[in-house]
Amino acid sequence: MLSGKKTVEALDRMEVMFPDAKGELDHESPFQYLIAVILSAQATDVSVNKATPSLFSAYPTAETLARAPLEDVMSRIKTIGLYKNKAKNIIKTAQLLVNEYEGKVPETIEEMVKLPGVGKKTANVVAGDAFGVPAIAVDTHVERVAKRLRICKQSASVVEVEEVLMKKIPKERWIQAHHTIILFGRYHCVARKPKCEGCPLLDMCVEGQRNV
DNA sequence: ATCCCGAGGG
DNA sequence: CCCTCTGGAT
Repeated sequence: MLSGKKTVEALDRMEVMFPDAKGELDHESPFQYLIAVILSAQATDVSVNKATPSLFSAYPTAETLARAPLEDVMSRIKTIGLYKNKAKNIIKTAQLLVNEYEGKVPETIEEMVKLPGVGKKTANVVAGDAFGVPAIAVDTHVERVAKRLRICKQSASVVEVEEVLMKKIPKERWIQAHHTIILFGRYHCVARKPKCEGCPLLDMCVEGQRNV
């Protein structure tokens, strides 16, 4: 297993490759960011950014989305995938925000997880980016990279991956580390044909040395 | 463990 | 054609 020190070293090298990693979902408010992150489940950010201009021009706030017809919302996000569940969830979430939180996004992970369509990963992302709450959201990229680098066990659940990363990475780096690892996974350590040849992390990666 | 579910890449 | 994409609810 990769030690805490080595994990930080790996993170340092990723940051050299992706110096200003940040979220790539288009939005103009915490509310819109929350909706965009909900929509991004099992979808690329590119496909989400393609649909949200239409969605947010019609329904820019929680108050407007709370009153939106289901069919219309579905048609605007249909290209994203999983659109039936997502349409229902974002309308219900908007209604809950209006009824329980004065139309604003709650700032704690515990409150956000109560919203339909919002799990731990989504809550962590929004809390970190919108409100600066330290968190490491474990998505498909973070899980894949952590396991390839042997930062955690291959059998680790997403919750266990999160726990290990929080233990091995200093808290003040959690939010940035999340984005850095995402981009490293999305553009370099990709799922299908990872660019192991010439990878700056090759010397500390069992999986990579196996591939070269 | 299974389902949801369209678009893009290889 | 098959795999993957910033998962969540049942």
